[in-house]
Amino acid sequence: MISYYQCLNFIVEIIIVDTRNTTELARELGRCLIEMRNFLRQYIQAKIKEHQMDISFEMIEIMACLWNKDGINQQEIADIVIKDKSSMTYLVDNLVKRNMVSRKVDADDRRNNLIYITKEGRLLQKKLNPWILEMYETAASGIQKTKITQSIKVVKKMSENLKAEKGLVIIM
Amino acid sequence: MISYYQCLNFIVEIIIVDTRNTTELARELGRCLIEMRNFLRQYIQAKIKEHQMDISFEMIEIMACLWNKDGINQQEIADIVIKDKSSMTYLVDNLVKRNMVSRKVDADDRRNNLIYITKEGRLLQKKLNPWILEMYETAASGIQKTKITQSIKVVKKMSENLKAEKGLVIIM
DNA sequence: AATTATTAGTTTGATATCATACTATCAATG
DNA sequence: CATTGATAGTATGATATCAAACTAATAATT
Repeated sequence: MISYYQCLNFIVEIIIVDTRNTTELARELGRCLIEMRNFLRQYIQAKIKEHQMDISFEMIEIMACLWNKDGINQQEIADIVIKDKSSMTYLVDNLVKRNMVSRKVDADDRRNNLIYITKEGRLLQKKLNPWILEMYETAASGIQKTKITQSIKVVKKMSENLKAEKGLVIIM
Repeated sequence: MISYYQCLNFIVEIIIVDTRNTTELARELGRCLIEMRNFLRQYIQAKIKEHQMDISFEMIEIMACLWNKDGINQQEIADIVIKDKSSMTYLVDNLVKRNMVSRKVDADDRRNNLIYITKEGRLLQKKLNPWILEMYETAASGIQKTKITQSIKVVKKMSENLKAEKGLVIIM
């Protein structure tokens, strides 16, 4: 049960109104997003440098996909990390060179290159996972879960709005 | 005055709890950010292509800074668009080539290159501004102002958390 | 069964990004 | 006023990004 004061707190917070219009706010949110993304990248890159590891932030993004689900194809990875499939060719090439993953042609659909983590890739996971976790814990510290959830909803809604509009453009 | 039902609505929305932990939510927010950013870029790039204009999204970002405040130096622009200063050399070079801006050495501090919009740059502004506005209006449509404000707060807090941590790393 | 459309991946080329090292200028300190 | 430190910008090289054109394999349609 929520107390009267909690309720009041919520409402007060909601009532404090920004004088800028929605468009300006959307702009600022966009800018904040880039900034945060950069801090995330810098956070990991500092760790990479500190430990003198031969891997890039972008390659780690791909590894993180595979730690979650091994043996997916390049297009699936591209969709998750939101990059072009030709970037995948480039980055997976580099990961193969570093013995972090291996390409295997899918027997069921020979168009697919299934990407599997190697033993060395697993070692990397053991080393990196605590850092990534730590990074997100740092990022999220002192923020209520519900607020993050709300923010995700807002950003997703914006993406959907833009996606829908893009669809229209294609039709026209 | 907020009605009982409005109050209830706020609370209900806040109470719907995501089962994932904060860290996972922070991760998802990060991913959403990239996606939204990509849609913004694609939105503008579609317009550029449609009108066969010789300018990139990145250059437009810089122009948008100058439309807001003309005659700032390259470092100031870099801070606003959150890019390296060497990227500024590259992008401003390209804008100068296209006659959109001009570099002028600051008489008061000869280290500064002050960047001014040219007449052609003003024409571009007239053409592009409605699109950018339209884009953000599209993005923000159907979202309450207060929710965007809240999201900005969340993302800024995360950036601050990461910035503070980075500071520590430098000390150590 | 043949044709067409779709999908996964690669190649290539243009662009953008950033770290690093460098020059030039200004500021601060002794 | 000389030295040291900080700041703005540039040059360079390595990496990453994406669009477009392409090949190969599969799915859908006739």
